[in-house]
Amino acid sequence: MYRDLDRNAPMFLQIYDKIKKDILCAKYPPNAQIPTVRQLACDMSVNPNTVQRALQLLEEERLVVARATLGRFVTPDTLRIKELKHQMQIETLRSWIVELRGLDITVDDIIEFINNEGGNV
Amino acid sequence: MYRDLDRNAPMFLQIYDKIKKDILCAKYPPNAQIPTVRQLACDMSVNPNTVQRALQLLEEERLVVARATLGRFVTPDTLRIKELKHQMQIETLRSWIVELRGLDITVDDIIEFINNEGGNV
DNA sequence: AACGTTGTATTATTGTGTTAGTACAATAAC
DNA sequence: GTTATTGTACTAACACAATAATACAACGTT
Repeated sequence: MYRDLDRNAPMFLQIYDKIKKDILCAKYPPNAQIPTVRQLACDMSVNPNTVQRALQLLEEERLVVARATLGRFVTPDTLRIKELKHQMQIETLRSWIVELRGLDITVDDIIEFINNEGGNV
Repeated sequence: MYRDLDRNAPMFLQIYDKIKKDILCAKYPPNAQIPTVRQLACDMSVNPNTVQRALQLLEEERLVVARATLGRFVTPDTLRIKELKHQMQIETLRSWIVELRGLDITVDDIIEFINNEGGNV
């Protein structure tokens, strides 16, 4: 069973999140074909219905388009990808700020941690 | 309805997480009394059963102790609190490293973001 | 024209989170 | 001793995530 960062969120959301990141960071470049529902389900040891649900979210977001019998493809709209990527980065940073305060983590802690354990970033 | 950072995780886990942070960062200091199950449930607009479940996790973790008719209290064990706080900070930072890579966020991005929008940290 | 692969839809079933409501045991306060 | 408040336990009911098993529509390939 595939498990993402947040092991408590519903699987279909974790999968949605994973594929979205793969698109935004060009692991699946614009116009690239995405593995079939059945293939992804197999890779992630998950039911095809669950993958389907995740992919529908990506379609509503206009990040992927489906063509019958051919499969799903990443949108050619590189501008939209760029926008969504930036937006996701901002939201992530914003949530980190909140959590950082709730846990008494300082900027220096972050930098030190990355230098010691984080490898090259 | 109370909602924490991760709006998809089960409520009882979000509540557990919230109270745990409040203890680790001394909003509830050692030996302090924690509001009653019913009070917390009311504050958070949530069922008492849900709060109860969260608090049981904290007891299993030996962060709080329950005394009948008196209520629940934060452990007097400041060392344990310190340890768990450090552990939670490390785990958080570790998860950030992973997410940071999956989203092409650099350390400079973080610092710049904090300076511009984050206020004093 | 037949076939195979794609996405899509449907139904039933299981597990679990959440609420609601009630009840009870323990015990400090009176 | 009585009372009130605490934690705790229990049941029923509902919602939703996830699985399983099909079935169908679309359409490129042959």
